[in-house]
Amino acid sequence: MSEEKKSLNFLEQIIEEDLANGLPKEKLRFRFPPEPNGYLHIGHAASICLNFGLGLKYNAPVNLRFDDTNPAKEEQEYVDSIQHDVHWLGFQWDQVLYSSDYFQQLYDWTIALIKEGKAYVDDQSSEAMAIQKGTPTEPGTNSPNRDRSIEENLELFLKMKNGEFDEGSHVLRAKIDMKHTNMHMRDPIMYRILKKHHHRTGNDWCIYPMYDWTHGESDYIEQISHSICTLEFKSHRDLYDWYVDQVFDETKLELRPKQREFARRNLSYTVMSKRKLLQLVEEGVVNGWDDPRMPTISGLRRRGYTANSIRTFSDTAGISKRDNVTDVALLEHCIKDDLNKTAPRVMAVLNPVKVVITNYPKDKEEFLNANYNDYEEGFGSRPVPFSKELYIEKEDFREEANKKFFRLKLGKEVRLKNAYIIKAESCIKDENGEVTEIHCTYDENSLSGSGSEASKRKVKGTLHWVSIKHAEKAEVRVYDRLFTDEAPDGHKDKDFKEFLNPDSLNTIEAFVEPSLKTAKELDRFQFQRLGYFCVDKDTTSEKLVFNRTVPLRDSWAKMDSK
RNA sequence: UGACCCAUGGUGUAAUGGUAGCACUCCGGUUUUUGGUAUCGUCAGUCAAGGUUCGAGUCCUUGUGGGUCAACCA
Repeated sequence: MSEEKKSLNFLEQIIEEDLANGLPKEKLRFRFPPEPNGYLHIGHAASICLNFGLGLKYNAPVNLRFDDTNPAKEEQEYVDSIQHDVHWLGFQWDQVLYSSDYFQQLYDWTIALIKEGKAYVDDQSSEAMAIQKGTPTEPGTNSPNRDRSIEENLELFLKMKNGEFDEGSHVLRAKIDMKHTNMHMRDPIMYRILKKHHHRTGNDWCIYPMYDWTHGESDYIEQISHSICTLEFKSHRDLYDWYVDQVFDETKLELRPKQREFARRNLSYTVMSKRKLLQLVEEGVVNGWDDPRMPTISGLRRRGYTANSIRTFSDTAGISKRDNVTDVALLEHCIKDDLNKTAPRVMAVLNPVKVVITNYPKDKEEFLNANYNDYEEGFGSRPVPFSKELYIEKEDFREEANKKFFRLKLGKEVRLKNAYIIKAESCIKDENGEVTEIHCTYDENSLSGSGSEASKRKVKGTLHWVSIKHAEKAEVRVYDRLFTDEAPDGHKDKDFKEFLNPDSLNTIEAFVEPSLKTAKELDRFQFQRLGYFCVDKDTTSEKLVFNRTVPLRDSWAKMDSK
């Protein structure tokens, strides 16, 4: 077997290099470390696919670790949704862990640090400390509390821990270098007082460790070999390393975790920051985190995206260190490609106009056999009812049209998919000139698949349809892009909401073939000639609701608009 | 007037000093009982200037452009 040689991304290259330099393969371990303060989005999917993908590739464990050091923002609801989303994406973690699992260990290490004179309690206001911190171009100055005695620091920190101080009154700082060119090294805060209930540790603690003090140590405890995060943490790396240095014990555990950074994945025509997504939810611009227009995992799932398509998208888009805006067309391509292979084809009419087949017996009805997929095995078939009165799409009929129009026009023939060839004879219009009824005749020997000479006749154009008498009514939610601009948050002087697309949701009453009556939530279909649709969770036994996942490519619409 | 990171077709990525490739998008042909799919094809790229080298997208220098860093957020 010749295996195609696949090029490695820069992180895989780093791993290969580490392996070549003697890192045993069994030591490889990764983690996905979300803060449970919101819902996961397609950008997180990139990180999930990357970390879990590395786990699969190197047969290494991957932990799901909740970075829960700020009880003010975190909730169990988010923990649950994140676990659900990671699972749904198809990945299996080694362990579910929480940074809060390490609060005691972190505290013990902190005491040791204080005893070494490497940390001190500061009781200045945050404003005073901000001034002393300097700026990126100017060095900072030392805090007047920087040289407190070890005894005093120990005593004050204990009081912090015991709740004897108010929130905001004291912090513990690492004693590093106030003149460091990296702002993060200017005596960063390790602990702050937060008298808040934590979703896991309850009221056990009133001091909480900061991200930097927690993250590298958590990686060290879990023996994560490669701690992969996004680019904005690059400047935290010095601090990450400094903190790991404080506790790293070569004699016990040889593995020293390393942080490496990649560029977050951006998508055109949407926004990705949690803050902005939250704003859309809170202001009612969308209907919740799982609104099918949202770039959240839950939104994409409800929209009809498959886990497979999202994984393919992440793989295809790749990773690097450059800022990027990936064309949403790539995501759409991935779902169309997946659904093309997997979705059964059915018929639904979104904008109906009535067709009467004048030479078809009045009370006759036939159940025609229709394949769920004409070109692939294994999809099976179902009966589709046919009768004298049908619906077709309004835009599939014109009284007159040029020969580029392959659809129904007066005096011309067209095939009804899975049924007969019909010919338009006349039409009835209302007072506005709008066509309300099309009268056709049918060729009774032309039934699809009957094998007759007439059935083999070539007619240009095949239309989908439903029998009026048998059709099910359904609500169809037709989605368009949420924003009209490629990079809605890329304009310095304009708010991203100025670019909201007023037509991002169009709800219509449609008619679908009766076989769809029993469809269940998340069942996915191709509505022939229209697009891919899935059953929404709002569906009840009385009412079917579909979401349009993505339309089919429509080269006629392109041609027609020219 | 700082430190650090980044720069390849319209977009996203590959080429690890040796033929600039792949995918998406766009455009066109063929096939088609979905104007879908499939299939074939076209257009299109190494930020700039120097340097090293037989040879530079890749290494060096200097520019230019973009990004990140001054939360008791992560």
